[in-house]
Amino acid sequence: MRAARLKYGVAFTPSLDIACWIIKIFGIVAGSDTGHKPMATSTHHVTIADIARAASVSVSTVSRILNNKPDVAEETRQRVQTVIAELGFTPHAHAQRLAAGRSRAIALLFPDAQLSLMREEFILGAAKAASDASYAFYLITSAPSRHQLAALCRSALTDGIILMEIHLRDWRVSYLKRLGFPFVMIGRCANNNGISFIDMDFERGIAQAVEHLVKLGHRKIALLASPDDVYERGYGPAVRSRDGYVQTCAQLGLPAILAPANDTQAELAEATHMLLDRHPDLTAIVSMHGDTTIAVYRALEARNLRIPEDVSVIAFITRRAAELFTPPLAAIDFPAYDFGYQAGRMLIAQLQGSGNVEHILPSPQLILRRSIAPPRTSRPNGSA
Amino acid sequence: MRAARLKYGVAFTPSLDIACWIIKIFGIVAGSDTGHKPMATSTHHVTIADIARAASVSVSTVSRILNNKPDVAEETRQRVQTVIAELGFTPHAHAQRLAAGRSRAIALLFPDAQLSLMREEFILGAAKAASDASYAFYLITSAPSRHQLAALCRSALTDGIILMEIHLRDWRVSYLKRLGFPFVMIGRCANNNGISFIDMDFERGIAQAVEHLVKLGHRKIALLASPDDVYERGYGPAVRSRDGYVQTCAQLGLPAILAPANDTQAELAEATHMLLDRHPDLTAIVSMHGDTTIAVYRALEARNLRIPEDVSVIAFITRRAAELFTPPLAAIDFPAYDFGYQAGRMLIAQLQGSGNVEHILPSPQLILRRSIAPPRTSRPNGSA
DNA sequence: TTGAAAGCGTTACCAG
DNA sequence: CTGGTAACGCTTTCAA
Repeated sequence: MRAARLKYGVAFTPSLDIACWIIKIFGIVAGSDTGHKPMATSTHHVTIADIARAASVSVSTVSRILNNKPDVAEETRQRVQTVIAELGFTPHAHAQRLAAGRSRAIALLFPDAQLSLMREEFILGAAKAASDASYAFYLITSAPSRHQLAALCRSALTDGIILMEIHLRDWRVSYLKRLGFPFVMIGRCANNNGISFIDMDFERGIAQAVEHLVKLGHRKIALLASPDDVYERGYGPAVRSRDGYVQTCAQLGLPAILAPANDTQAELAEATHMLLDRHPDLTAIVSMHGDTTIAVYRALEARNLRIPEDVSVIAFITRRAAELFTPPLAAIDFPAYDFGYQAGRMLIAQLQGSGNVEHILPSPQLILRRSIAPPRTSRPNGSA
Repeated sequence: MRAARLKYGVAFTPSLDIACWIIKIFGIVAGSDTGHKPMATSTHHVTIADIARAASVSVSTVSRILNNKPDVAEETRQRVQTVIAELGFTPHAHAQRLAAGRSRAIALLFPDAQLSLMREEFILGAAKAASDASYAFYLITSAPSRHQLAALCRSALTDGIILMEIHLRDWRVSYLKRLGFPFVMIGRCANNNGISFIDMDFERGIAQAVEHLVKLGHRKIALLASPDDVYERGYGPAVRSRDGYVQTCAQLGLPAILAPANDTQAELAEATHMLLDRHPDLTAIVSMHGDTTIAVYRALEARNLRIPEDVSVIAFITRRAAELFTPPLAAIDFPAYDFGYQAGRMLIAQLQGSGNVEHILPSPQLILRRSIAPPRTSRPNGSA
């Protein structure tokens, strides 16, 4: 039955970055075929004018009712509401937005479509916040060149923007601020005057992690950090966690052992090996990286080092991902969904005119899972 | 400095479903404060009329140029383009959409905001497809009641919809079809006449997995499936993988061992234990579930059964998630990002009038990772 | 090749 | 309390 309709056989499509697929395309001679009638694409959108006519009132009155304005006779309201329900009216989004001058939409600028199991939660959180407030939610994944950002603002597609992957000095931030276009950040700049944000407190998070490890008896604790160019660019999380680490080590009289790596499994594995070559007496690793930290597990396994008996590991990561690790990965918890939600909520509050600027910096939560333990006293150079 | 600006101290907010946070809110007296000038919210949107005036042509001409219509003198086009560049014009999205009658936007209806590490990839894929075609991308996470779906269609917010989590008989599908509103599916119904979809071939996927395990020597292979109510509702993936499994077992003369469980760690763990209680001679488990399959790992670990030496495990899962498992989880690969991308691409093609209906059912790919191996011949009741 | 003008479906102001 | 009517910024005939 289905086979009979095969029009042209087997085509080849280079799939994105994964395997190649066999694609069967079933052609349908337009309008012919079994099944449902050609279907007159339900063409006439029921408009406010239709309602007005049917209810024998003016369009202004209908509009007032739709917008819950006070000055309408209760009796009229009833009658019109009935008609609306009967005819099944929904305002035309674009007409409404054009006339009203507001979109009732927010957008999340998602830097790149690179998968991470982590930042995806930002999306769902922000989308939920939008839907809770009856706002539409745009996800924008194209690279935001200066020109495109300008176009986005001018297009009036959205009333406000959520920015993420913030750098200490971020051109997008300066630009939007100068323009007076509403936005909030997931992350923060060096100077956040007048801008709402929610951010992970990387300094304190790292400090807490290191302090906890020290309490367990560790003295040689390394940070899997970022390459120099990331610091030079002033990427907030990188700079702040490095600073927090260096400072905590200084305070506690520990050596600061930094290993640079980009957020890929290959680089993390290499960095881990280098770390262990240079510091065979290492007993703990703190990772700035999220689910990529699996590469650390693999590297340790390759060297026959056990987690946590030989080396403890802790990272910034979401709950969902941390629990897939074996042993489960201890974490400075990254509640990304909540971050997204709060960002959305703040932005909408701002759009609705609550003049308050919010700076949300939740205190980091350590989640102790089985990847950390006291160091083995029996190891060479182990802690006292 | 920052401390000096603290207005009201420490507030309490019940965060979504995670811990409670300390939220510091810095109030700002509106308009005062250091930093940037009050900023005259760049109020006047540069319109097509402005361009027309500046270039001494009519708005129609400008419009034609913007839409790349052929009938414009090259000299005029140049001049107007220059003015556009100088004045920094971007069309007002809503005005354009209202007048043109098309949104150049697609929407993904994402059933619920429940996290899964898996279906998130659909989002990014679809968003990428949209952005590649210069379409805007809406993510809609609110539950789509019949009423809301109708409203969405009527609102003209979007030109088309991507549906997911499809049931064999799906009211949303019938509704949209009847309405003639453009849509595509990630998943498929029992009858897909005239509707484009991309779907995982669950039957074949399961068949391949079982066949492979049999080739390795397994004879007792269980399927971690879904509870009865899921089948009763006709949830496609559940029904199809069960059918594929039962049929393959029948063909190969194997016993069909089904264990029902919803997609939660608790239920999967329980199901696994029950399975092993009843079938101590089990040597392999196929899981319909994605990253939740970690619960199977934990249950096996709790019983001191090793993967893959004692029990092999394979599941439908994305690459990214599978590799976080230890040992890495063998999979019927679920290229969710690609699915999302293809769905977006198909929908846009459909909107742009390529009359073709596409049915994409990629042949499933087995990815052999370390969670499967031949059964131990030494186990009691092991295969011959 | 160009311009004038009529919508697109709302909102919002201003009279009555 | 209600009804005209002018925007909102763009597209699209229809004439010139």
